[in-house]
Amino acid sequence: MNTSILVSPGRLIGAVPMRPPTQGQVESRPIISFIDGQSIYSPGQRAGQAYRVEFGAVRVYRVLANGRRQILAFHFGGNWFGLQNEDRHRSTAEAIGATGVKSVSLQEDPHIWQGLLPAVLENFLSAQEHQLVIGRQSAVERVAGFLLEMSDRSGHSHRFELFMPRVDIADYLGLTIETVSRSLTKLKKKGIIKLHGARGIEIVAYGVLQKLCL
Amino acid sequence: MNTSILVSPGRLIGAVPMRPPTQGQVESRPIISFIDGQSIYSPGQRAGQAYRVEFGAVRVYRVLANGRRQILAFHFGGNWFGLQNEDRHRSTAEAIGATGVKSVSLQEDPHIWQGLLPAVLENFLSAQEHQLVIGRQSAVERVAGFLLEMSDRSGHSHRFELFMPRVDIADYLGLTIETVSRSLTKLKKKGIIKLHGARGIEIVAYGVLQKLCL
DNA sequence: CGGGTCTTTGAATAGTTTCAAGTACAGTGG
DNA sequence: CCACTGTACTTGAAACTATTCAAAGACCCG
Repeated sequence: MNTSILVSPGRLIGAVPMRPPTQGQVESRPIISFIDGQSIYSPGQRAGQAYRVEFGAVRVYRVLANGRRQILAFHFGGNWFGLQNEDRHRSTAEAIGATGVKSVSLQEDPHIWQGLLPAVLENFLSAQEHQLVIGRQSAVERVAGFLLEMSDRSGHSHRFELFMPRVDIADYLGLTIETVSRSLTKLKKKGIIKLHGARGIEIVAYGVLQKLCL
Repeated sequence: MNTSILVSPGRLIGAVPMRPPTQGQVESRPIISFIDGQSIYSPGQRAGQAYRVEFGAVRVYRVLANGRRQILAFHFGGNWFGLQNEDRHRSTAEAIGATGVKSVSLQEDPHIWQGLLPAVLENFLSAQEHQLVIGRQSAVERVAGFLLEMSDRSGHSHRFELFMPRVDIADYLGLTIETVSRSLTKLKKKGIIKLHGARGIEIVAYGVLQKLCL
């Protein structure tokens, strides 16, 4: 039995004990299905559920008063999201493509939090890494890093399909769709990547891409 | 007895149970003192301690290969930091001015994590809020928001002293010191704030400042 | 094969950074 | 008490990067 399903493959668990099995309480749950763009939760809605992606993908974002959107995170199979300490959501979670999630109630069984701690810490770490990206990297560096991230999360494949449209990438990286497109074109012209249609990405020079995003 | 010391004043605790008192285990600890600029932990160092600021302030940051720095968070009295799931630190934590912290070991007593969960969730929420700031706000908006944040954390005072130099503000907001300076000048010329020396800030038009950062 | 959406490309603009001085401030020693 | 010195901060001008606005091109689905 694999008790480390709570964390992404390849990530070490250091100080955090993995004792209490959230496992059983989650696996027995039904999968809730969502269609592309359907919202899983919205701002103002009561929180109190934690969600795990079973298939498909999820974007979590917030929108400023003037309409500018920032995608805080993408979540894929196995990732937990929706974990928070306030009683109402501030962000929106939406399905990207056909998506299935399982959820557990946090109120019913407060014990569940223990098993979710590694997931919270992982979300936290991702948020910090992303601060570095959007705070201190250029457009090409951000896009390069994004492709590597997507490659990793597609099982370290050199050839993969992006789940999301350009506008999602832009709002995740703090750029515009035009800048994302231009950055991809630059990487393509340098022979570092190849584009197969709008969503298909092939990483030709993995090492160069890694050097690019520092 | 106040069991909500783990969270900043004014923040609601929703779904998270506050049961296990990390409290007693922390209060009995000695205060460790640091001088200005002294590092509390550095990248590569073994993690396994959680820290709480007793007095002074702490900056947590990461540096990219090319030397660009991003301050991930500032921590003031009562704030917890250093919480993570990996066994080695990736970031640096440094004292800003004379600073005292208490620390608890996470390995010795894994139970401690339960009491720290609200702190982790709060750090996570702050990181998300900050993504929005550096991803989607202009320079003046960022600085305006920063001043409000510092005002809040100084007990909602309209007149307060900044703990940190411009370079820290810049690296926190993903800007340069010149842009921070120019933004402050703009706010000053509009009569929204007054500057008293380099560190003293007086918010004249609180409402206007709030509208500015959306 | 057609229609609508998503993506790319181009040109002009706006905002931030970079480089370079100049100014204010705190601490030190005369 | 005041000049001196180093650091921190502000200001200006030029360069650069990303955005905005506009249009053309590619792709997907029925």
